[in-house]
Amino acid sequence: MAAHVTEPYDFKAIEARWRDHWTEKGYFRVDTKARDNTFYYLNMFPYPSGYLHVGHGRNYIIGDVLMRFYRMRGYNILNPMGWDAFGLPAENAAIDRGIHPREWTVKNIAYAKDQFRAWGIVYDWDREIATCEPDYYRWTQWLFLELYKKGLAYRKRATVNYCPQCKTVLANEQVVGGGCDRCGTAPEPKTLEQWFFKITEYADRLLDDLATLESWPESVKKMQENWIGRSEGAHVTFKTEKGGELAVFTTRPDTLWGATFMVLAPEHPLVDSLTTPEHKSEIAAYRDRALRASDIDRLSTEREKTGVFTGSYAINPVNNERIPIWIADYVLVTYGTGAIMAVPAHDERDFAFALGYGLPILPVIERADRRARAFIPLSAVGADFEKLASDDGLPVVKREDGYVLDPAWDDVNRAVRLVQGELKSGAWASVVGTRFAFIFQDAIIAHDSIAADREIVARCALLTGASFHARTAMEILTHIPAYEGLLFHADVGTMQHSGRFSGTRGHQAKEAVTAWLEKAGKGKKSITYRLHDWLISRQRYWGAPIPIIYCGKCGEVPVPEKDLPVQLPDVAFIGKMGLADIPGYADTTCPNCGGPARRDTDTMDTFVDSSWYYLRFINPNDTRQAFVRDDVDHWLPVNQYVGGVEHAILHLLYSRFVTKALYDLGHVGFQEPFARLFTQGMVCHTAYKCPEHGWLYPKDVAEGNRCPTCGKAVETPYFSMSKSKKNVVDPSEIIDRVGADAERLYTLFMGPPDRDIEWSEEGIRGSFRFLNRVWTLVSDLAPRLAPRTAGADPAALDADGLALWRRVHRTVRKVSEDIQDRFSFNTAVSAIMELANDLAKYAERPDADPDLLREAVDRLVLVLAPICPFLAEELWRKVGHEGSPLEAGWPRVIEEALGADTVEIPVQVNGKLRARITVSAEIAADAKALEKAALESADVKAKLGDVTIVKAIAVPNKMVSLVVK
RNA sequence: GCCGAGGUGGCGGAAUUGGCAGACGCGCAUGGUUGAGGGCCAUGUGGGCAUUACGCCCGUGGGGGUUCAAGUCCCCCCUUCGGCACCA
Repeated sequence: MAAHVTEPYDFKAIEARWRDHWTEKGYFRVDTKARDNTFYYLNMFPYPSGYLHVGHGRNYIIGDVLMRFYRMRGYNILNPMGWDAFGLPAENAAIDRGIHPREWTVKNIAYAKDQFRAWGIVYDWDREIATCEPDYYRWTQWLFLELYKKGLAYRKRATVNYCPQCKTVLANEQVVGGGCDRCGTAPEPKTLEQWFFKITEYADRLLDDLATLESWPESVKKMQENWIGRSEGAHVTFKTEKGGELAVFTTRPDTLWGATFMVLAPEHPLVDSLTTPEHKSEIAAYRDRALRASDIDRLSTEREKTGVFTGSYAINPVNNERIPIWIADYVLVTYGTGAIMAVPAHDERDFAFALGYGLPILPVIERADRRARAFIPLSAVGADFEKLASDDGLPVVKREDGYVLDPAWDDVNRAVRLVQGELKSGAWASVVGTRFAFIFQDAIIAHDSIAADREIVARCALLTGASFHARTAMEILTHIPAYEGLLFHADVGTMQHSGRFSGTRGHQAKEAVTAWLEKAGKGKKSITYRLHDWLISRQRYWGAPIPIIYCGKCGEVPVPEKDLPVQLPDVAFIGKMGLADIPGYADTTCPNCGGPARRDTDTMDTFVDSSWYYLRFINPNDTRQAFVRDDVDHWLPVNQYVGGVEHAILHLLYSRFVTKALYDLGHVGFQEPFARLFTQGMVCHTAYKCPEHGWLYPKDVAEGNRCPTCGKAVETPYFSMSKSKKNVVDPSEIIDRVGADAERLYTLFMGPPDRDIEWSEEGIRGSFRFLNRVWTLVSDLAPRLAPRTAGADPAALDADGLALWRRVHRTVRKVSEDIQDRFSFNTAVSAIMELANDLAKYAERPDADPDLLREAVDRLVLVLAPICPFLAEELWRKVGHEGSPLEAGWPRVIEEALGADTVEIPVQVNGKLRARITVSAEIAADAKALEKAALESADVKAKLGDVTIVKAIAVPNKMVSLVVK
C-alpha cells in the first residue's frame, strides 16, 4: 500500500485542546427540577488525602464512562462530586506540617480537582460540597437534632473503645481486627458520657430490607446480614441461691436441662454481689487481668479458656439443679445479657471450659446421625466376647485396648445388656453417642444428672484405685481413643433426659420449651443482635460540633435550629486537641432560660457527615433547608452507586439507617438510599519490602531486587496501592507518557471491574498502541469517507462489505449492553478493538465502499467516545463533523444488520465436533430443516461413513448433534 | 469455625440461556521495514501425536455423576482471596 503520511498521535496536544471543553459547554450541568429521563449516578466521594492514584482513578473513570454514555443516550445525568473532608488524617497531617487542617484540606481538594480534569472526568462543580464547610455541616447538625427529636440520638455513660494514639473514642465498627482502623493501635476501654445513634432500633428493618436491594452485590448484603447478626432464642431467668435473679440469652432453650453451670462476663454488674468473701481476692485478680488484656488476646478462639468460681450457685429453673456461677472472659459483656447458661455437652466453648475445670457435662440432645458406640476394655470381658457380639448381630471390632461395638440406634439397649451380662467382676464399660451410660455389673448409670455424674466417678474411682484422677464422667471418656469425635455435638436433635420434654424433636423442641418458659414466667422468646448502637462522639477538633448545650437548670438542651451552625472555632491549630481544649468554646448561654451553660465539646464521627451527603447534592446551595423533599423524592434512590467494597458495612449501613430515620420523620419518601450498588475492585501493584528496612520505592531497589542499604533480597508481594507500601502509580506520570485516554482505556480493559487487578506496564503500552492504530486508521480514512449520508446500502455491498456492516452494528449493540446492563467494560473495549481490526482489514481494499466506511468510522468514534473522550472529540472533527460526539448522541443500531444471510453450524457426532456446515439463516432457524441439511451435507456423510443414526438433535442457530452406532 | 467470591494457555482475561473453550490484549517466536536499536507491519502461538492430507488424542483445580452435549448443572474434595469470628 502506498504510504500515506499521517501526523503522529499527539495525545498531549489533543488532550490539552479538549480538557476544558466539556465543562465550558456545560454538557454535564443538570437542573434537579428536571423530571424526565433522569439518572442519578454517584461515586463514593473521596477523602481529600493528598493525591489520587490510578487505583482511585478506576473508580471515577467507570463513573465518567457511564455518565458520558447516558448523556449520549439523552438522559439528564446527575453525577456530582464532593469531599468527605472532615476527619483524623487532616488533623494528623496538619500536626506534622504545622498548619491548620482546613488549609491542608483545601489544598488537597484543589489538587484532586485538577487530577479529575487531567483524566477528562467531568463533574458539575456548581454542586460541589465539602463536609467541612459550615454550609454543609450546619445540616449535619440539623440531622443530629432531628434524630434527637425522635429519640434516636441519646447520651449515655458507657464503656467504649478509646484509641490512645488517635486520642478519641471509636465506634464498634471502627475497631478492626482488634485495632483502631486508622492507626492499628489496640483500643483501651474507657468509661465516658457519649452520644449514640440508636441504629439497633432499625436492626430488623435494616436486615429485612436487604431483600429489596436486588441490584446489590450478594457479598455486601451478606456482610451486612452478618454484621447485624440477628439471633432468635429466649431470655431465661435463673434464680440465684441467695434469692437474686440472673438473666441469660440462649439460642438453644431446648438444651436447658444440660445447663450445669453459669458464666458471667468479668465486667458483669452482678459479679460483686455474687462473689462470696472467700472468693473475693481471686475474682478481683481475674477481673483485673481480663480488663487489662487487649481485645486481640481476649478474642482469640485459640486461647485456653480461663475462669474463676464466684462461690455462688444458681438454680436451673427446669430441673432445680444447683449449678455454680463462674466468671470467664470468653463471655462478652457486650452481647446478650453478658451472662450465659453453660451447656457443655452441646456448646463447644462450654465443653472446653467444663473439661478444663472439672464441671459436669450432661448430654441432653440426641445426635442427629444417631450413632452410638460402646467401648469394652479387653480385661472387662472374656476372650469370646467378639464372637458373642457378632453372633448377636452387633457390629464389633477388636482393637489393641478393647472391643468397639457400633450398634444401630434401636440396638443400643440390647448391646448394653449384652455387655453388662459379660462384664467380669470389678470391671466397667461405657456407651456414648446418641446414648451416654456407664455399665457396671450391678447397674447401668446414664449420666443425666449431676448426682449421676458424681456416682459414676465414685464407682470408677473405687474400681480403678489410686491411679484414678478424673473429676467427671466425661473426663473419663475423653481418655478412651475409640470415642474421639463422638463425645460432643451441637446438633439440633431430639431432646433426652429433659423431663416431660424428652423425645421432643429438633426445631419444635425450641418452640415448645420457649412456650413453656413463657407460661411458667421463667423466660420469654427474644431476639438479640450483634449490632450495637452507633457511638458518634469524637474528642477531636476536625469534625462537626455536636449541637447540644448543658444547662445547670434545664439539663440537656438542643441548640435551636436558628442558631445553626454551631461553628468550629477558628483558632490556630496546635497539636492534638479537641474542642474542650479551646478556651472559651464551651461557654455559652442556655437557649431555654438564658442562664450560663456549656456546649458539648465533642464532634461527630465523620461517618455521620457521609451518611446523608447523597441528599445534599440535589439542592447543594439551598441555605434554608438540607434538601427539597419533592426533588429528592424524584431523584433518589440513587440509580447507581459505585465505590469500594471496604465500605460494605460502615458507610452503607449508616446511610441506610439515616435514610430510614428520615423517612420515619417524614423528610423523604423512600426507605433505601441506593437502588443499585456496584463495588469495584482494587488496583494492585508490586510492592518491594526489605526484611530489615521495610517498604522501598521501586526506583530505589538495587539491581537483582536487592535492598540498597543492606543488600538483602527484597520480597515483592502484590498489594492494593497505598502510600505506606510505596507501590502507588502516579497518574500524572502515565498521562504525561501515554495520555489520559490510554490510561482510561487500560483501566477498563484490564479486567472485570468488580475484581482486583494488577497494574501492568505492558498492558498500558498495549492500550496506547491501540489508540495509535485508531488514530492512524481514522486519519488515513478521512479523505475516503463518503460525505455524511444516511449510511451504507446493504444491497450495494459485497460479502466483505456486508460482514463489516454487520460487525459495525453488532459492536454498537454489544458495547451498549456491556456498558448499560453488564458493567462489562473490558468486553466492550475488546469489541471495539475487533471492530477496528475488521475495519482496517476492509479498508485495505482500494474499492472499499465510501458509504460503509463513513458508517463504520463514525460509529467507531462514537462508541469510543465515552471511554476515550479526548481522542473521540479530535477524530469526530477530523472526519468532518461539527460539535461533540456528546451532542451527536449514541448511534442507533440497524436491526437488520444483526442477522446474517448464512450461518455456520457445527455438527457433532457422538459428542465430538466433526464437521461444520454453512446454511442459510432460514434453515439455521428451523430445527427440521437444519437436521436435514446436516444429514445431507457431503462433508457430514463423509465423516459418518457407514453407520446407523440413532438420534439427531438440531438446535436452531446453534448446532446439530448426531448419535450414531 | 461460619459466611461470601474465585481457581480457564507463559500472563490479564472471554465464553451473557447447557450448544464450536481460549475472543480481545500482553508476552513470546519467525519474517519484513531500518545503518543499528526502538517503533511499526505480517504470520504463528493450549498440550501432545503427526504433518501426506485433512487430521487424531488430551485439555477449564481434583474425583465422581446427569446429558446427544458440561468451564457452565448435581455430589464430594483440594486450594486462593475477602468478611465475621469465644455473638451463647
